[in-house]
Amino acid sequence: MDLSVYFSINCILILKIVLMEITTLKDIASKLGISVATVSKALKDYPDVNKDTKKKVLHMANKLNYTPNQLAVNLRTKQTKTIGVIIPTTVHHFFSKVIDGVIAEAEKKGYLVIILQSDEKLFLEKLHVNLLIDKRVDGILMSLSNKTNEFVHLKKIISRNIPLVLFDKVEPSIACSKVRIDDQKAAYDAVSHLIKKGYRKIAHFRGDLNPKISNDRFEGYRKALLDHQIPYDPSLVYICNNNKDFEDGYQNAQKLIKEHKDVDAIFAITDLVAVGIIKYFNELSIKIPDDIAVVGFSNWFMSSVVTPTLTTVDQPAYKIGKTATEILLEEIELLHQEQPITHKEVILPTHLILRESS
Amino acid sequence: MDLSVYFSINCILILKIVLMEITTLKDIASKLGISVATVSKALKDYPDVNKDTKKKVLHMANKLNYTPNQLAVNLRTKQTKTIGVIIPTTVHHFFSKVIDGVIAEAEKKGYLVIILQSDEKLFLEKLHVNLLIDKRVDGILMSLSNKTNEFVHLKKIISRNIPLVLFDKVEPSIACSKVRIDDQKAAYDAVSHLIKKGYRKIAHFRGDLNPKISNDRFEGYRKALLDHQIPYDPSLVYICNNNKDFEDGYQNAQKLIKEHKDVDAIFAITDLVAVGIIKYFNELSIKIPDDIAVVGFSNWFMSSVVTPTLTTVDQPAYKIGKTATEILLEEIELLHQEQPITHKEVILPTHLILRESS
DNA sequence: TTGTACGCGTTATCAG
DNA sequence: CTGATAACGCGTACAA
Repeated sequence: MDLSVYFSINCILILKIVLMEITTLKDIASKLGISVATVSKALKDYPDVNKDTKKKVLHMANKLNYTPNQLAVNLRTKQTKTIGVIIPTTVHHFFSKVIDGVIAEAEKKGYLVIILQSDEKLFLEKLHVNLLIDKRVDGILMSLSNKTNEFVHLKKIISRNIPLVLFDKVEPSIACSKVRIDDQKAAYDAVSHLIKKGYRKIAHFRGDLNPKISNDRFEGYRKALLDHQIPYDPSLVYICNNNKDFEDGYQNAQKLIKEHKDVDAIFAITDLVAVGIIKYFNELSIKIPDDIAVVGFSNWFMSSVVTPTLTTVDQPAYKIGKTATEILLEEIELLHQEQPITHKEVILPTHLILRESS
Repeated sequence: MDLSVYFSINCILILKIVLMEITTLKDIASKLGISVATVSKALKDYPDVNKDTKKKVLHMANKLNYTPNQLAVNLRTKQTKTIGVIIPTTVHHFFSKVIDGVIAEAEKKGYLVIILQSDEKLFLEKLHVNLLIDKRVDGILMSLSNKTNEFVHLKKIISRNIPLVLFDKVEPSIACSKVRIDDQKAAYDAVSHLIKKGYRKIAHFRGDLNPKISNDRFEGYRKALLDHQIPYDPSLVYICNNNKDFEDGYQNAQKLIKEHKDVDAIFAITDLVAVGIIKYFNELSIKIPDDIAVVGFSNWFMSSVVTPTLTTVDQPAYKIGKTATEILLEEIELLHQEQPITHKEVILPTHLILRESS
C-alpha cells in the first residue's frame, strides 16, 4: 500500500473527530434559554432588546463561532449578494483584467462573483443566462459574444427585473446600462497618428463583420483616412475571423506583403493580431517601423515587451470592470429600495500609447 | 433633458408592464387544484404519481415557465451546487487558463464557480475562506499565496467538512487532495537540457524564498548541476521578489552581466522573468542563445511570440484546473453520499518546449 | 423587552 | 396514487 494513501486515510479518521458543528440561531437560543427571535434581533442590533441579553447573545455567538446561514438569509431576503458575469473567455488579458475590476468592486460591497464563459457561442450565452436567473443572482454583467445576433435572452433578464449591465461588447437596442469605450474614436486616433507620422498607404486588419466593436474600429479607420484626404482602398482591409488572432495577423501579413508591396503601415484590430504581424515581419527582416509601421489595440502586457514594442490603444480594462460593477450594484440597491432606475451609458476614455513600432 | 436619459426612463415604464411573475410550485398546484407535494413529485419524476397528473403538471409548468427556486432548493438540500476558487490573481496567463479548466469542468457537472483573489496576501486569503464558508459553497479550490505561512484557515475548511483541493501552490502538511506538477523535476529537466547543449556557467533567477514552488525549482536547478559535475555557485542565483516578474528579470539581467561576464545561460523561474531578460539582452544586442541562452517556465502564450522565441517548461494549466475540479466534485459527491473520502495527490507531467532561445 | 407565529419555496415522510 | 405536514434557518409583524 502506498504510504501517501495510507496517510490520507489516516487523516480522514482524525478529521471525523475534530469536525466542527455548525451553530444556528436555535443553538444559541437554547443554550441561553431564550427565543430564537430575540437572538436574531440581538445579533442584528435591534433597538428593542435588553443590553444584558444582547451582551450574552453576542458572547455566546462568538463562543460558538456563529455565522448566519446565508442560504436561509437568501431565501428570506430574496437576495443572494451574488452577481453573475458572462464573458467570451477568461483566457484573455483584457477580460482577465475586467474580471479583476469586477471582483475587486463587488467584494468591496460584499458581493460574490460567479463567472461563466460563452466561448463566443450564442447558445452557451443563452444557457448561462438561464443558469444565472435560476441561481437568483442579484444582477448580471455581460460582454456579448461575437456571434450574438439575437437578444431574447437579454430581454428575459430584464423582464425578470434583474439588473443587467452590458460592457465592452454592447447591444445598443437593449434597455440597460452600458459601459464601453468609443471604439470608433480610438481607431480614428490611432490611424490619424499614423497619418501624422507620414504614413500614407495604411492597411487595416479588421475583425469579424458582425460585432459592433469591429465595425466601429473599421469606421474609425475609414473616417481617419477620408478626413486626411487619403482615399479608402477596400483591398487594404483584411478580415481576421479565425478566432486565432495571432495566426490571423501572421497569415494576413503574409498575404498583404504579396498583394501590396508598397504598404507602409498597418492598423490591427487587436494587439494579438499586431504581434502576429510583427512576428512575420521579424522573420522576413522587414523593419518596423522603417519599412512598415504597426499599431495595435488594447495595450496587452505583451505589447510592451515584444520587439519592437508596440504602439497601441490603451483600453482601461480594470476600470471597465469596476465601473460596470459599480453601476450594477447601484441598480441592485435601488431596486431593493423600490426606487426608480435610470440607465446609464458610460464611455470610458482611451489613450494611444506611443512605442517603437510607429 | 438628455434624450438617452429620457429613453431610458421610458423603458423602465414599459418594463414594469412586461414584468414576468416568477412561478412557484404553489402557483402550479393552485392552478391545477392539486397539492404542492404532488406537483413537486411530478416534476421530479417520482414513480408514485399518476401519468395523467404528471402530464398536466409538466404542461402547466412549461406554460408558466417554471424553474425551481434554487435558494429554496439549497436550503432544503444543504447543497449550493457552487464551488469557490481562491487564487492569487486572475490577471495571469497561467491562472486564467486554470480558471478556464475549472469553469468548464464545473459547468459540465452543473456547478457554478465563485472566484476570489488573494492578491498574494494572507489576510485576504483568510477573509475569502470565511466568505466562502459562510456562503456554504460545496467545495473549495485554492492555490496558496506566496505569503501564506500558516494554515489555520485551511484547517477550518477541513474541520467544517468542506472538501478542499489545493493546486499549483500546495501545502504538503494539509490533509486534502492536491494537484500539481513536479517543479523540481521540471527544473531539473530544463537545466539538464542546457547542460547537454554545452552550456556550463548557468545562472538561476529564482523566486521568493518562502514558496515551496520556488524552492523546488531551485533544488531542481542545483541537482541538475551537481549530477552533471558542475559545481553549484550561489553567486549565480538571483532572487526575484518584487512581484514584478518582468522587471525583476530585466534588472537582474543587468546585475548578472556586470557581476558575471562569462555566464552562458540563465534558467528563469517564470516566462515573465525570462522575457525581461530577453528584453534587456535585445537592447544590449547580446545574442540569444549564442552569447547567452535563456530558458523560462510556464509556456505562457507570450513565450511563443517573443523574439527569439523562448524555450520553456509547459505547465498544463487547463488540465490542472480541470483535474482539481474533477477531484473536488468527486469528493463533494462522496461526502453527499456519506461515503469515505480518500485524498489524492495528482502530479501532472510537464514538457520542455524547445525554441530558439536555447 | 421578549416571545409567538408565520412565511420564504422546496423536499421528504407518512398516513390516507 | 395523493396530500397533509414538518423541516431547512432566518427575519419580522404583532401579541404578550
